[in-house]
Amino acid sequence: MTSSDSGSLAKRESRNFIQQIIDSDRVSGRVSGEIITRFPPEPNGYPHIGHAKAICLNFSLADEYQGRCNLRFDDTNPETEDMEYVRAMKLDINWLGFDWGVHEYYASDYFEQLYDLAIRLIKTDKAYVDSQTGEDIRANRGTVTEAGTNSPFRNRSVEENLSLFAGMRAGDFPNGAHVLRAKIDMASPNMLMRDPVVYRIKHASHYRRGNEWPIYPLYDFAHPLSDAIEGITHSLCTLEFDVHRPLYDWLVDALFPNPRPHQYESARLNLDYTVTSKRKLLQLVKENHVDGWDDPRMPTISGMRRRGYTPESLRRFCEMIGVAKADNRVDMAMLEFAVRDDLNALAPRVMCVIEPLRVVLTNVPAGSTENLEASYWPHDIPKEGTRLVPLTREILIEKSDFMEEPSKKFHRLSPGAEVRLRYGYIIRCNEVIKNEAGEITELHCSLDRDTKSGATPSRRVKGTIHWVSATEGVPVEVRLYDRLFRVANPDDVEEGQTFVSHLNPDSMTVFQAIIEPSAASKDTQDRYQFERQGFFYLDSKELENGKRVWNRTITLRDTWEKDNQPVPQPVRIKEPAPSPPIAVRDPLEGLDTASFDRAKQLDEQYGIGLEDAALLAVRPHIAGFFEEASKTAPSTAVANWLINELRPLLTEEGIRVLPFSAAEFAKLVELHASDTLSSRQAKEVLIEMIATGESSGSIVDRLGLKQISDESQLLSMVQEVLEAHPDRVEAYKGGKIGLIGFFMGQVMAKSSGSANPSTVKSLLERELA
RNA sequence: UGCCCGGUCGUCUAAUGGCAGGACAGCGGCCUUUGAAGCCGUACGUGGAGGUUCGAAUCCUCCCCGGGCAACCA
Repeated sequence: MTSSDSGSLAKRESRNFIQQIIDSDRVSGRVSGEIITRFPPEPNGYPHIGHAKAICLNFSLADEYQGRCNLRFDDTNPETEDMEYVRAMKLDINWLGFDWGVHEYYASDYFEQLYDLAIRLIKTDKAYVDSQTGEDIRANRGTVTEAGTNSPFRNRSVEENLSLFAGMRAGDFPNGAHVLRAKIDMASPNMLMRDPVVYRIKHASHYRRGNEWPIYPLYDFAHPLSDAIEGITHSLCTLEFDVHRPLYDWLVDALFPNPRPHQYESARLNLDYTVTSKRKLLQLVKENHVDGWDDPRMPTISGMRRRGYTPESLRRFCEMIGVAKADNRVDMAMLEFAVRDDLNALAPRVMCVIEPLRVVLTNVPAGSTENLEASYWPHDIPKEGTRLVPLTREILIEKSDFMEEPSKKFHRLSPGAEVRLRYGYIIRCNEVIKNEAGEITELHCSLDRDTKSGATPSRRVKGTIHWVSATEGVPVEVRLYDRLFRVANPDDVEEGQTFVSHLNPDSMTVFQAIIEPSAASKDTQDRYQFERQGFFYLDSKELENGKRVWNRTITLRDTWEKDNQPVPQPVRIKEPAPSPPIAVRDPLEGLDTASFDRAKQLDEQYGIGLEDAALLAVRPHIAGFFEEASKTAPSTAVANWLINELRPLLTEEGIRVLPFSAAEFAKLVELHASDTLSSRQAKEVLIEMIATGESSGSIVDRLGLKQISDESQLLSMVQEVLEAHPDRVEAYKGGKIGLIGFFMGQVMAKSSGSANPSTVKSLLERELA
């Protein structure tokens, strides 16, 4: 699918964090079978560029690992969903070039299974029927800073819950009478875990299940369990769902512990000058700011298709922007590049004059027509094909290609100046004709017969312009599009305004243009480059009415225009790094009295500094561990190793129950302090000690670790490395001193990490001097 | 203000203790019968302050900044 040229593998392919997770899952054996992803839209709106990113991500990943990607409609809310959106979604995914095969699923098909799972939850006392009102539930949930309070119904018996839930399912109760809640923890710092509602009563007709179900599961219940039912291995979603992950895991642990899906979150796409919230897109459609979901200015997939973007360009764009966890706002230029790049090799060239100016070629006889052969493709595109372009006495050129008083770098027509007609001859402007109002109405030019296109160039002119015969050209409507919003981030609004106030009133302009005859008939291409104007695509909607209207997909890159009317680029000021008043912080600030005293004592007794002392003091057993180890090893080194090396290797649990004795730890520190082990080796040993509980001495023996400090031995390694990389030595001597790290790395690798780095470094510096 | 997640060229994204790399945008040049495309070159970055280390974007501490979370939506 996506072209991955195997030849470039040498250049170390970069992997995004999801790929890295999958890679390591396969190595570790967490996933032994197929990689199964899923794309899970709710059918309540038209898919947009943000969906395209998720579609490409999920399907490409499945492709890459030869697994599969399910299409699942998360249709658990009957009020907003519709078959129309299901159809749109499927169409757009296919159009993008992806295929889910037989794996088309609906959460609404799982209603029976999900209901049974809810019953299992009730039976294990992990869910209960709550009969509080919605307002009470909300009020009792607490706030972000205060814990919630338990529902008075939280302790209903399993039997009562079962019978109430059965009643809910049977339709015995009105909307809102009861809900089913997971019994988790009303005091959880994560609001989602405060007994989330998992089923609600909703007497509503579902677009697929009709009135079969009076109760519907909520996303937080349906989603993880649907993933589990389908055997999804990697469930990808956007960042805002990260707080849902504990709940996801809680439910899966309770009902599908193994094998089980895992959720991973990545940043959603934000694109300059567009909005992608469904609500806002819907508003644009409903308030007629645009011509429907597929208006060519819309960021919907259907809009982009109608505008003339290609599936390849969209996929390429998604590849370019990558996948990561940092919030982002992608520059339009990146999308535009992907589109132009694809279209350049795809669209045959023709000529079309959008704002015409009449030119009379005074030395061409009236009524004569010369058919010029013109290639559809520029010289650097290896495609063939030509058409005939009629040249007549009267032609039309673009208004903007003439300037009565040209600026210095204007390479086009002006009084007395010459320019080449594309595929034709060089002409000279002899006379400018104006009306009473002083407006230019036509130009009189003479044509130089000796300069026909393709002939040996007798002379050259700076400019080449497009043109169309005034008598043979065909009128046609073209629509030019600009960005829908005037500002990069339309969501960034002033008090009392909405994103709508940022709409660009000139986002579409319509022209009656004149196109060369070859592109005017019914049976021509639907996509062209109009030379020097941009790429155009036949509007599919108008075509249904038999009308040929050309949408400008995108302009050509135009360095001339940019030079001459600098469009102010979006100014995005980075936070003006508020130079912080260099506050000398008291490391003991905020400590309780006991820790405070302890920290002071540790610092005074061992001289390790207040900051480290405070770090140790807040955990009494760590402080004790430190003191114990300090008996047999230098206390500063013990503190450093404890804080900077040991702690990050341990889990919260591991820190509470340290995996070895203080004395053993001290031995290790001592091995390093005495130069027996390099720091790298000591870290290696530490990791082994945590993993196996083995003593440092036995690990050192087993792995045969010993630091090499012998100069002559190290010198020969250094020399070998330098000899092996003469180019880098050269570069180093040329000033790229960062390469010292490269050489160090080479020597360290050569010695399997046992070289004494200080010695190596001084040797390297000596040899490279 | 509680919890969670983030912060690398203008933008997007790599580098998982060892050369801060790529792409887009920019700038300069070459080429050109599209002021396109192509080719060559160039500038630009690790939020801040300390610490550990021979060596830190990466590990530790504190600070700063951004985002998310209190629907019976997804």
